[in-house]
Amino acid sequence: MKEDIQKTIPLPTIRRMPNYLRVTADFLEEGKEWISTTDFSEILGLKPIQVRKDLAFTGLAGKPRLGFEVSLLIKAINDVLGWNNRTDAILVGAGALGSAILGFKGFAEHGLNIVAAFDANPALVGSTIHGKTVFSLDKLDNLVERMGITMGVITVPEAVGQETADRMIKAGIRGIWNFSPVTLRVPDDIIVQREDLSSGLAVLSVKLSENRI
Amino acid sequence: MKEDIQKTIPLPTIRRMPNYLRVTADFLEEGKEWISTTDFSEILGLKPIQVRKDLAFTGLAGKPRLGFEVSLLIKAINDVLGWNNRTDAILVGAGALGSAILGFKGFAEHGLNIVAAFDANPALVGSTIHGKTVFSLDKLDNLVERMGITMGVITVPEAVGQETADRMIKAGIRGIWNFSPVTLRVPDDIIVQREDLSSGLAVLSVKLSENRI
DNA sequence: TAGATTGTTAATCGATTAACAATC
DNA sequence: TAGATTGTTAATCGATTAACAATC
Repeated sequence: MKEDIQKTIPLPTIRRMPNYLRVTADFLEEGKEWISTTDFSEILGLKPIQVRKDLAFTGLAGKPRLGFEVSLLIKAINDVLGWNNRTDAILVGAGALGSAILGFKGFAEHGLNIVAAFDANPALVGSTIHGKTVFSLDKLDNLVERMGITMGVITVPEAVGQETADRMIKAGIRGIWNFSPVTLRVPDDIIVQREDLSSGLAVLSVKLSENRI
Repeated sequence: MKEDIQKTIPLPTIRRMPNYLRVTADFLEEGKEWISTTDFSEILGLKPIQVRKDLAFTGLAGKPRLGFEVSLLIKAINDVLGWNNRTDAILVGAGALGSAILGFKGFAEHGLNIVAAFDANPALVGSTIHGKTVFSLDKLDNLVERMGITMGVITVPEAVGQETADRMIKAGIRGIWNFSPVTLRVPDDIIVQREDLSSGLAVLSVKLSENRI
């Protein structure tokens, strides 16, 4: 373990990476060759020192006076995030939120390739949402296994969140992007990322009520 | 300022509050009268000490051996979050994500009342999504002002995120729930809460690639 | 009473921020 | 060269965790 000193990236840094990526991609589109900490800090409203600390984790060296080379930085950030490799995924729960996620074009740029959707509702089975076919739930295991899929997106109602996760894991899914408001109980080697809209609303509500007084 | 010692609630604590609320509401439904730190820690996968620290911010006193009184705790958490008061809101961008948000019934329980939706697309104007009418954008200012609405939800594409925020603020909106992947530039007294799906995907991607090796 | 659980005070950990020398 | 910007080392800040006395 001694040589494993290349400290692991802090979670907040990981969360900010997509923002750096987006800004840098905008610079590329505008034909700019260099981007500096100052640029990022102005556009993203962050302290320059924080940007420098974050970008250090890409392993890239900047040039004093110029900053970072746009094309190299894009590559480096994508490498850090693993977004240069395609990850196949399935989605379970083709309701309103599921449909919205199936429709995001941005995910494809981040290497996320949702190959199919599943839903318990027979009325949805067989339909196509944003180009993805909706399958019956009992087709899940076979498809996941056959295609070696490792990531699953859960957009089902709270009541069936856990059983959906169980089913995914049994089929071979290793990482779960959970949009249902449940804390999933999973084995240690399964990664769960929960998106919690209520948390965001809570923060907004508290800040708004603090501010109003 | 000296007497303002009642320390402000840490952001991570605020984010966890809705989880405590949900679990407690489940207990109420099951007819249980008491809920303890141990209960929370098992269901939510948190350390007991963290739960105790968090619940302290409700100002409620627990009873040794029993824990907290379910009905009182629900009330207390809702008070902390300001969810006992109704907040009227509008939503701009009635696309896939906007529709999904209009459809969530959970928000109403959190005091969030989306009264109307707006969209630039004439094809959507006049339609009804989950019971909310979609108006043309030029109706926004008048409606917000007339109804004294303070919260706005932004579910428009990245390119028009900033101008949507500008328009909301000019009309009188004080708090913005921003689902578009832009860092909004707003005056100091405006609260912005950004939901960033890319950040979540980034965390999941990194963890998954670390794990796979 | 015995013991589970609370609440408080102190210790630890990790992220942010500051300071400053190095460099193109 | 002068000065903007990088990268590194140290200081600060805030949240989590630990320890333990208080209590029903």
